[in-house]
Amino acid sequence: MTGPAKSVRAPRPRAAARPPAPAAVATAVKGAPRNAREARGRARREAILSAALDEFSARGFAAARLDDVARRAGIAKGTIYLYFADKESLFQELVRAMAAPLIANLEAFAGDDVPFASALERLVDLLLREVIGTRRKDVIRLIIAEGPRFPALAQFYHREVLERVMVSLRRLAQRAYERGEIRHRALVDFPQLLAAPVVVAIVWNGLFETIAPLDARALLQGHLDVILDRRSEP
Amino acid sequence: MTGPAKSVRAPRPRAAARPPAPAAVATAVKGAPRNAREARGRARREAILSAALDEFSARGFAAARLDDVARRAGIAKGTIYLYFADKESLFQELVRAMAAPLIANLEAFAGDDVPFASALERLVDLLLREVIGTRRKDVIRLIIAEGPRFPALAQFYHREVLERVMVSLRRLAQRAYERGEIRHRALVDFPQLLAAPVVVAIVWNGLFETIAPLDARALLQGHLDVILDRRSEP
Amino acid sequence: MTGPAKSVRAPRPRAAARPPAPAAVATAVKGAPRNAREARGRARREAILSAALDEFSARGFAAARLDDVARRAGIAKGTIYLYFADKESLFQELVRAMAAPLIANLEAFAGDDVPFASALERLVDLLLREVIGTRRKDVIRLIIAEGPRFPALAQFYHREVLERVMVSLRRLAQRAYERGEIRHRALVDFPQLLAAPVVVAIVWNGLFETIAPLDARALLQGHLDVILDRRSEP
Amino acid sequence: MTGPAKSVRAPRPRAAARPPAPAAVATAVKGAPRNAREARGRARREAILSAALDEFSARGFAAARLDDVARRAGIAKGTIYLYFADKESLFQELVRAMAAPLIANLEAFAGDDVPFASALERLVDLLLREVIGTRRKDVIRLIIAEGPRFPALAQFYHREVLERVMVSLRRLAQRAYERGEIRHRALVDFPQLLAAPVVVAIVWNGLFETIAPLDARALLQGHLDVILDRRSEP
DNA sequence: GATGAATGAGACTTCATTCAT
DNA sequence: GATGAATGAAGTCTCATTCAT
Repeated sequence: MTGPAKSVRAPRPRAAARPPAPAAVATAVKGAPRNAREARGRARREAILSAALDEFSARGFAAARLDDVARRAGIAKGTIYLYFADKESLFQELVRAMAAPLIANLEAFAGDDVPFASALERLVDLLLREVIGTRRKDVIRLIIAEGPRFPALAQFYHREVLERVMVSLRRLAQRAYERGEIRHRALVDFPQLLAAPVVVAIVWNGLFETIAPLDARALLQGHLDVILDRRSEP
Repeated sequence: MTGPAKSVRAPRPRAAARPPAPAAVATAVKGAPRNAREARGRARREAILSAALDEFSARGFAAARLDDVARRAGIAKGTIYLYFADKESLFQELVRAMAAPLIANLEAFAGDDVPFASALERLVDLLLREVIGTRRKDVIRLIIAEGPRFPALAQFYHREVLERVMVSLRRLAQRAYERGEIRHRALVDFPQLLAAPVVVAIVWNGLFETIAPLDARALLQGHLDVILDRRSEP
Repeated sequence: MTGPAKSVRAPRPRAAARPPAPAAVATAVKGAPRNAREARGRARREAILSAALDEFSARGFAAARLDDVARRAGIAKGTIYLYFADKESLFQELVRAMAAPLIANLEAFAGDDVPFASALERLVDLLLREVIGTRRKDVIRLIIAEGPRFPALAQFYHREVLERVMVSLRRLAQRAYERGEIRHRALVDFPQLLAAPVVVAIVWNGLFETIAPLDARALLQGHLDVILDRRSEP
Repeated sequence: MTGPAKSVRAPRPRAAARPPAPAAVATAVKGAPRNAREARGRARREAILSAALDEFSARGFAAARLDDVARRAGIAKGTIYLYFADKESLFQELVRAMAAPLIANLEAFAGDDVPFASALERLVDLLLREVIGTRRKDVIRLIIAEGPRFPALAQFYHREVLERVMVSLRRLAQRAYERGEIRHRALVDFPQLLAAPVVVAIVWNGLFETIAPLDARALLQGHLDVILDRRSEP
């Protein structure tokens, strides 16, 4: 009499439950009450996304239960459907929402004209602070784990995040090569080599954190030693 | 993800993956017939594992259906349970079975006394041929994706595979450092840095193979350029 | 007998039969709506228990299908699981629920100071009216049939029902013996002898009602003749 | 490609897997080898029935597994089908086989002309020795528990066993009444009253043997005290 | 005759999704 | 808007029965 469950395996496009962003501008129109309602709505949405990240990270997409997401967010199960069209939308919007603030800052770090070593040091800092040290690493884990089942999401992530990151890294490497700071073009052709240890750190600790944790900072510093061919103290 | 009911029965031991190996000697006694049955059993088991790898890779553990595994293996649903206790066991034994032949060869490659560059070249060849070019890469993807939900499996993989790989890589790097082939200890402290691009290649192509494939061979060669600080042609 | 699969999830507490009773007081606060929902819930629960009694009686625990229980209760299969953790819980709670109202009245009948014959006549009436004439006899049949597979249930029934019945019957017999209404202590030592024909009536009619029905009332009256050593009309 | 499972709930008549009894006469025809083969067959059949009684008693008809029956009988699962048409036939033949030797002796005990008290004492002895003290009590338990689902079996048991027992008990009671050994006709009208404590003992110990065992001998002796209105020692 | 691997219908349980309140 | 009871499709696992060896 009500309705059956949509299967995990036949993803169908759904109407986004809600316009991508309620636009802060509109809030001024009807003043406080409207504002309050919207603020409440945004907070709920955040709460759901946050809870969803926890649950999806802990169990994976298929095994995560919206019941648990709701409980963790402190709302009723049905409420999720006021904010997201379905489980899959929730997942995809989660990834997009976490990526959004990152995208804004992406092109920045390769812009200025500092020595390669300094740029890399700052990059490592940034990655440790903004990715590995935050829930963003969990999003990356999720994308790695679930991406193959969500081609649209993978494509989005590639286009909106990785492609831009690659462009910036490539520009960085290009300048370093031109200046003679590095002697090979490998990092220009494959900026992924610059980021590889970050992936390793995230994947490794996702699997082995409890049995053999990997010190991400030390790993990344070691990586810089290799790239910059720094001599170790004897 | 779902599963059958709590039974009234007293729990009894399950089809524990089958006795390790009925000893080739005994088979000679009664000859072919016994052998044939055993061979058939082994073949079935292989077929199930192969089908399972396909399905688990395509959908992930939770979303894969044993029905599909059976169909792909050309057997009936129930037959799976003659060879594996349940879905989880099938998954874990799949990973273990794929890891087994690898484990034997692991310590070999770091043994002899060749120049670092040659050793790395051979290592790259080995990885391309034996991992990235085979279904083993799919197993690694599976471990990365599902490992967090299967701590026992992650632990197994760490202990039986990665730990040994790390030891070998570390020995390699250690010798290279002592001979002055590299100037830094980073690769000794973090052999993961040597393997990082392999992880990246597997993860990247798992996600983006159709939209932006990454040439694993070129990537690994570039990585050697970086590590060995080779000069690029101008 | 069958049942779902061992899940990846961490096991979580189940729908533990529902909080004992939300306290009638609290319902007054928010009035009708809350009351209505609760009433509906209670009614559903009753309907499920009633349907379950029918199905378990007709087929036995193992062969009864929850599908049929649901259909008979006029609900969907899944709804059962909102009220009971699983098939076994449903069965056990069914027995407990049917026993509960009886337990309250159990100690009463042996309390007052009437002649043994009158007490027995009243007891016979009570048993015919409240047990043999109701579905309670079906519950007793179920316990006899399935009890050996549900030790916890058997224990519960012994402790909460039979033990109390036995105590009351023994007190009755004890008084009768002291007053000289009976000449032997057998009924004091084995109050089961007083109740034996009830068991026989239930078991007999459970098996042979259609081919050789046993008149329970006449049987019990005959039993009184024996116990009280009444002379038959010639 | 092979065959599905027959449901518990749509019992259909099957060809008896084998003529009721292999007739000892025929064995003489071909001499020893034939004899040996037949003996072996009979032994197998016995072993299966014995194992089946154990399993059916322990789990009930529906939950018992032929796999376990086979294992317990020391044979392969398929072998059961050489001796019995299906699970249901096995169950029914089990009950019939256990009843058979009893049936032969049933009319005997009421035949001779002894005092009622002596006849009852002998009857009690017989029941303790031949029923309660043997696996026959388990068969009775099985009939009580499963009979409602096997009308043909219930009918058989009523006709072949209980009806005859009732006739004999009634004759006994009739004579006792005529001789003035008892003053009431209740036992003539309801011979079940004579047997009631046996049923109680079997049912009670089936349920509560571990938590509150009932001394069957003492119970039956007490019953005689009641029936014969014997005075207890003060 | 005996075996036991294989089959596949069937039953329990889960959970995404809906909708009356 | 929010709730959470209800739905029912879907998936795992079991086991009676068959049949090639």
